[in-house]
Amino acid sequence: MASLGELERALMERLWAADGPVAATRLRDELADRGVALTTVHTVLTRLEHKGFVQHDDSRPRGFSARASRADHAAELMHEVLGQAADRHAVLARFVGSVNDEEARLLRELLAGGSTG
Amino acid sequence: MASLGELERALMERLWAADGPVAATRLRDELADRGVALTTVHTVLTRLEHKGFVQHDDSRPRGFSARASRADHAAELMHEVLGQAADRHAVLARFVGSVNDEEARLLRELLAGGSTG
DNA sequence: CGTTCTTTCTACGCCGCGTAGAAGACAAAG
DNA sequence: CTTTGTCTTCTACGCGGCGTAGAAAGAACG
Repeated sequence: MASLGELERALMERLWAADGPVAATRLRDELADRGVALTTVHTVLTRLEHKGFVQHDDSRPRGFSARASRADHAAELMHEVLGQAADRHAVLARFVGSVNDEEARLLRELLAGGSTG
Repeated sequence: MASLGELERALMERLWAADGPVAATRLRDELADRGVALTTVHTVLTRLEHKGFVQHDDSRPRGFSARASRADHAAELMHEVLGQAADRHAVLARFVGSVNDEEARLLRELLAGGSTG
């Protein structure tokens, strides 16, 4: 699993939060607290593209967007972790054993609803 | 989350698979295909201790062991990923939506059994 | 006490990531 | 069409993590 650095993650958060494609300049502005240069944003964006997390359209101020939603990404990560372990059942058991009540309830609902397919 | 390197992971796998504490020499022997030196094993083991994944007893050939089981570790990672996302419900929904039938069945059982406490 | 095994100290190179300047490509304005 | 300002790409550097291990220090055993 390709894990993300600080700035990479910050950019992904912005892209995930955004409605559609976002220009690099806007990302730089949104990360103004970090004081990063526009070229830095571009570099990191390019790296994220190489990693498959980001794509851009060919409009002139390039529109950058996340390939997967934040939820999809997190769910994928969870699957990677799960698949990486030899004993998936044991992992799931531990996982379920440590979710809080609300999450357990939600999981039950989700599992009840989606089981027929 | 402190992610593991190749050798770090290989060592953790051995420690997880082992029944009790393991000596560094044995770990080196088990990783003979890699041809790593004993000192390399020690260095990495020390780093893993600093990260909190490994501990050792004070017997003379030091006995190294994993602090958490493989399953616990994986479950912890899954929780970290889940907690890291703002919208946990969405993540769980995606996650549940993509588990295979067998895993779904297992999850249902686990949730049914452990919900009362 | 000396030999041998174990443990720790110190170090090096590579690569990923944050960082950005310089140069090239392109669009808007005149 | 040229100028000018912006956007994009190319190239590069430093730091820290990780794989790698030699050298030195410490402990056991004869």
